[in-house]
Amino acid sequence: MGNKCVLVVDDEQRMRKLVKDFLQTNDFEVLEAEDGEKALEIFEKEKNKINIILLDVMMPKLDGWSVLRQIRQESKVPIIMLTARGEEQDELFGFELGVDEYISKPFSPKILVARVEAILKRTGQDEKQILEYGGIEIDTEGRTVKVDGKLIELSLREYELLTFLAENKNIALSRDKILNNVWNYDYYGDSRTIDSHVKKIRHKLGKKGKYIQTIRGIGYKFEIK
Amino acid sequence: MGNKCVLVVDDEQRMRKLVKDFLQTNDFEVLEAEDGEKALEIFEKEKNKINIILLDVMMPKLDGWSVLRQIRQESKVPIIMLTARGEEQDELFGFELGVDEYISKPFSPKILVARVEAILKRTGQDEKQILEYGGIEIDTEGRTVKVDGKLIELSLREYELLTFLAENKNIALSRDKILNNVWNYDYYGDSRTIDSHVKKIRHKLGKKGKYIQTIRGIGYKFEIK
DNA sequence: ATCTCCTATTATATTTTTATAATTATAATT
DNA sequence: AATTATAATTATAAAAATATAATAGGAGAT
Repeated sequence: MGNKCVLVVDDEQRMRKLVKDFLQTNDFEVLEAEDGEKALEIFEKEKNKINIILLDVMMPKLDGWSVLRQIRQESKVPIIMLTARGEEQDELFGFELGVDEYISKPFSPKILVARVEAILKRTGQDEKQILEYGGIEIDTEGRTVKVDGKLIELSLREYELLTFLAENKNIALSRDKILNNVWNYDYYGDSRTIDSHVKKIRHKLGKKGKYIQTIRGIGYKFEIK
Repeated sequence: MGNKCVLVVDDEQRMRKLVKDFLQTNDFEVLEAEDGEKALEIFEKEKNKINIILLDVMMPKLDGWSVLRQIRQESKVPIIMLTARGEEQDELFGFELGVDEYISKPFSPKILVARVEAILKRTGQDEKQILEYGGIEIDTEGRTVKVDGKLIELSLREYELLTFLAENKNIALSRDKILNNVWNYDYYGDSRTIDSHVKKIRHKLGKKGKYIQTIRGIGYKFEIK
C-alpha cells in the first residue's frame, strides 16, 4: 500500500502507456482499462484503492460519460476527463455530472501529473490526514482512532463504518447507503449487522457514542451536539 | 447571508464588468478589485464573506502570483487564476502555490460559472440545502426540522408528511395524493391516519401549526399567511 | 483467536385504529 | 334571509397493533 493509485481509462494503447509510464515515474500506482466496461469492472473490484480516475471521453462500447455517470452514483472519487478538444457544451455537461477537471489532448505529461497532484491535494487524499470530529480523531493513514487523545481499538469494519459516518457528519445515512459504501454489496435479508457494529463502536466511543444517533426508519447519523 | 460571494480581481474594467454581470445573473454576489493591492485590502475586510476568488495574473502594482502567495499564507479560499494563455510553466508554478483552477482568456462566461460552481461544490462550500418556509427550516440531508431556529423531533411519517406538504405549499392536496406519496399505497378503509399525523405535526409546530390548513372534503394544504 | 455476521430476544418507538367530541356543510323550515 | 335539525367531515386522545432498533450470544469465516 502507500502510493496513490490512478485508474487510466483510454482505448488507445499508446496513450495508456504514455500516461502510465509518466505516472509511475512519479510514484503513482497505475491500473488500466481499455474501455468503459472494463473500467467499471475494475472500479468495482478496486474502488477502495483507487484515488483518482483519468477517463477518456471517446471510447468503444461504453463512452466516458456513461462511465462517469455510473461511478458517480456510488462514489465521489475524483475524475479527470480527457477530451479531444474542450468543447464548451461538453464541459458544462460534465461539470454537472461531477467532473473534477478537464485535460484536452494533446497534453503534456507534466501538466497531467501536476493536475492529478493538485486534485489529490484539494480533495485531501494526499497528505496524512487527521480528521477531527468533536474530540474523535481519525488518522486515515495509520487507521487509528483516538477519543479525547486516547487510542481506541477498532476492527476493520468498525473503523470503516465510523469513518464513513464521520465523513458524512450531519447527514442521515440510510442503511442501504451505509451497506453499499462500507460493505460493497446490496442488502439482503434483515440481519442487524449494522446495528451490531454501531453498538460496538458506540461502546468504544464511551460518552461520545451518542454522536452516532439512530434515525429510526432510515439509518444512522453522525452529529456532534 | 445567502448567496455565494466572488471576488473578481482584474485591471481591465471591461473584463470585470463582463464577469460580474454574468455571475450576478447566476445569483452570485460580486466584489471587485482593480489591482493586487486593492484585492488584498478587500480580502482582509471581507474574508469571511468571500467564497472564491477570480484572480488575473497580469496586473499593475501587485501581480496575481503575489496576491495568491499572500492570501495562501492565511487562507485556503479557492482561487481561480485568469491567464492570458495557458503556459505550462506557469501552470505548474501555480499548482504548487495552491491554485485551484486555471481559466485562460478568452473564456466563455458559461464555462466560468460552471467552473466556479464546480469548485464550490468540491470544496464543500455549497451549503447543504435547507428549505425554508415561513420560519420552518427543513434540512433534507440531516432530516431535521427547526421551527424558529429550534429543533423539533419528528418521526419518519411526520417528517415525510410535513416535507411533502411544504414542498407543495399553496397546493391543496387530496388525501389520496398524500397517501400515495407519503405512504406509497392506496387508501382503504376510513381510518383517520393522516389526521392523526397532521394533529401531531401541528402540535409540534406550535403556533406555526396553522400553516397546515384543512381543506374540507379534499385534504390539506400548507400555506403561510 | 479475532472479527464478522447472523439469530433470537427484549426493549422501545411509531403507526394505526378506535371511539368520541367538535366542527362544518347541507337542506328544510320558518 | 335566518334558524334549526341533520348529516358529513375532521380533531382529538388514548389504546392496540405494528415496526424498528438495542442487545447479547454464538457459529462460521478469516
